[in-house]
Amino acid sequence: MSTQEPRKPQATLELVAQRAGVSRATVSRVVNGSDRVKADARKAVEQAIRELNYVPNRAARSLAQGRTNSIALVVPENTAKFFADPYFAKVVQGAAQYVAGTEFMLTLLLSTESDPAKTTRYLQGGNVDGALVLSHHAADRSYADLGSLLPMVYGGRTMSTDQNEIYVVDIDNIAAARQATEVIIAQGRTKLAMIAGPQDMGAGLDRLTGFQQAVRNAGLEPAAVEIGDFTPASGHQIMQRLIGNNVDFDGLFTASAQMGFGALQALAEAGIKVPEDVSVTAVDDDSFARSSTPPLTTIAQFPERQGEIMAELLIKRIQGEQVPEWSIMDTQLVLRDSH
Amino acid sequence: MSTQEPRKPQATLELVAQRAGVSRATVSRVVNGSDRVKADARKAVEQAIRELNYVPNRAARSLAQGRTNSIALVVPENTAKFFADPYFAKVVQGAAQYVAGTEFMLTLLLSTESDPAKTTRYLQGGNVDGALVLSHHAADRSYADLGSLLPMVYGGRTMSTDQNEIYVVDIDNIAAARQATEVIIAQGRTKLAMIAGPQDMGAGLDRLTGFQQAVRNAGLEPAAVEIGDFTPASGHQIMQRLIGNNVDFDGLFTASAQMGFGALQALAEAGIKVPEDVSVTAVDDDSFARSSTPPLTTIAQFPERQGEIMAELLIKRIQGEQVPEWSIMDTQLVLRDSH
DNA sequence: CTGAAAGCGCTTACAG
DNA sequence: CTGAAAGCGCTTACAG
Repeated sequence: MSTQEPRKPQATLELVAQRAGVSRATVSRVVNGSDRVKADARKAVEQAIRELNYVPNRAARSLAQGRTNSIALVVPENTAKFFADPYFAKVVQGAAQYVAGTEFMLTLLLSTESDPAKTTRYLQGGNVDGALVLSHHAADRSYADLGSLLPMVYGGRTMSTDQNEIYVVDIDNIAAARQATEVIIAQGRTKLAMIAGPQDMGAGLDRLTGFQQAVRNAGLEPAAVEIGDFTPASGHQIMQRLIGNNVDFDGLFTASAQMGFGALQALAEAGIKVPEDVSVTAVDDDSFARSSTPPLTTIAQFPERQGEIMAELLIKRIQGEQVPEWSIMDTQLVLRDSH
Repeated sequence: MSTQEPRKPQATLELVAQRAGVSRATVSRVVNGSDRVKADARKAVEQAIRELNYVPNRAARSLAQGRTNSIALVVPENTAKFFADPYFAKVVQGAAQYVAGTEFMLTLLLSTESDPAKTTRYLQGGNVDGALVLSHHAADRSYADLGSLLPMVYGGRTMSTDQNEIYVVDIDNIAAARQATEVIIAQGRTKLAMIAGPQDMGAGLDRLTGFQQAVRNAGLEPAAVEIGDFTPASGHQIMQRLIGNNVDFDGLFTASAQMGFGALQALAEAGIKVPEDVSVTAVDDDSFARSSTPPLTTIAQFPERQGEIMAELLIKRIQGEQVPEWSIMDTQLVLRDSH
């Protein structure tokens, strides 16, 4: 046990003003980079700030200015899932990097399922000037009404029926899925199965739609469609089930590389050869795509860039600029060994 | 392009007071759960809050109370490293879980190398009531003086020469390394190499010390000691170098499972059998330890629990409670196939 | 149990 | 270029 040392009081504007022999208004002007301050007053203030190690109190500043200079990145997933999915890491990285070059701070909010209302209150309580929302599930109504109170930008199309304008940065998931499926069809395969993503998310729905379009365009019917949750475990399990049920297929499209990774493992365990027996493609060009056996042919999206754009759009909106509601990013077909 | 819709103004205490027909003081009391409010006044206020969807402004509250009800978790690593290391994920998870059960919010701060001063200013600017600091490098002096301004709790011993009281949650790294090394020695191995961690961190230094102690206690001398950075890549590279230099060893202790994972790959590539030719152990019982070939015998620390304890101690300190400066957590030897 | 009033530490027209 | 003063939205003794 130790004794509680007294907390050193933080220097205030007032103290700086006294030491510099000017008014608080002048100190405030120096701190905020106004040019309407004479050189010697500025010098005195700057020295006083240094001597007192003064840092402006954010709460006071926020209250006076009506802005906080910080934005939130909300991930409505639990912590375990957040860390397991390389997609999140990349988006955070991109956003963090962009924000680092601005006057804003990025606050990462993992809204645990335990109390989503806490996050909503935080957002509504004037802690941030705007919010980035990732991985939005339709059932999650938490943010539906926030759009009218706070600028927001979504990563991935929301399924919200919200009346407000919704700003989204996304890829064309339908086209991406169509393209990945066509790679399989081009191999001459005719019995195509899909392991789809959650159907309460735009990305989950749209990738299924794209698969169906490609299959039908080729005059075929899907051999099987199963719904997973984007994780390797779900891909593995679903593939085991398909094999166990003797489903007949020679092509497989998975809505995420993570699920593809799991499915590939299950195929290998069953002695089914890829791509000889089954041609496989997926969406996401992440570490799972690269480290699977064989490496996956995928549609690359660029989540780091997505995070960057999201942050850029949000900050522009906060500053009153007009930005497009929809930003659709390009994707890229990456040919590896699984197709 | 879209038109900028007008932002709906957030309801204020004042508005709630008017609608409920009471003073602002009474509204404040209801919001803060004071019991000195008559039932009917309370009812009226609660209804007004509901109707106006009122959420207290945090900045104003912070300013008035002198506290923010939020704490920061600072990780002085870049985003890529943060996401690559399962240790961080677990600590965050533990801390987030503990904080979720309190009135506090957890803010995750990835202090990019780009501008560490920004983080310091944030911490000093009254944004949070306290800070958790992870993975502290000796060279990083950013937080040295913050301890007198803000309650802080470190994850892992700091090498700071700071005069303030320092609160740390850690394992006994020396004992852990000694124990892991003794497992190898018990196999009758006499030529022990170590891949150590960064020597500017407590965990890096102490695990090397423990290794040396165990080796000397057995009347031996280390066969080789190389310094890595805890990542799989560094373990892989160092092991390639040892093999390339024909270093003669029959035992290997790595300061992290990640480095052990990489070293095991390099050993396999060189056709060296584990544990037949080389007996290997490591610290950290994470996904790398479990998925390496063969699975690693390790000393498990419990980072999730560490995060929990860190958060608990910090919040207690904020609330003025006395807590011990040092919290040393137990570890556990996990026997797998590599020793 | 309740309200009037001061105060938290800033910013920002306004006047000079 | 500079300062006095009002105001941001809360909380909290103080008085009743």
